[in-house]
Amino acid sequence: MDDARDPHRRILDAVRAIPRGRVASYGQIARRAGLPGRARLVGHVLRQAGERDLPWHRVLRADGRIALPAGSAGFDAQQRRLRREGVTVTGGRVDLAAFGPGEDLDALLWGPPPAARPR
DNA sequence: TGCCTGACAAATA
DNA sequence: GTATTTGCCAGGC
Repeated sequence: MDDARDPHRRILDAVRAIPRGRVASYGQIARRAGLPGRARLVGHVLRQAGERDLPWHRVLRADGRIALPAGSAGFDAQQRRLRREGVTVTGGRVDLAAFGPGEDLDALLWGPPPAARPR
């Protein structure tokens, strides 16, 4: 069933929905995936998903910092990818005020929540 | 089968 | 501004 779309897949879909040059937090992804509060799930899913066509580098923590340990290969890769997309990364941190979706802008960019969508 | 850890978030001190 | 605590769920041992 459509609803049977594992949360796993929903999360991946939500991550893919992130426009280039823009970033989102785990909580934001989880909420958009229909799993409010399940931010940790997003982390596990991303790690298991690998990369494929998944812009995992656009997923940051709620405070705008990269979740990966500074100095790590993933950290460097994410930081490099973000900069390449035009996202300013300073000290492993991204200014959500500039690249993070505003509340109103969020609705415009991300559209209505999947719950309100007849899918 | 049960406990611990984890690419987290939010609240509190 | 950082440090600590609690809640959530899945995966690993």
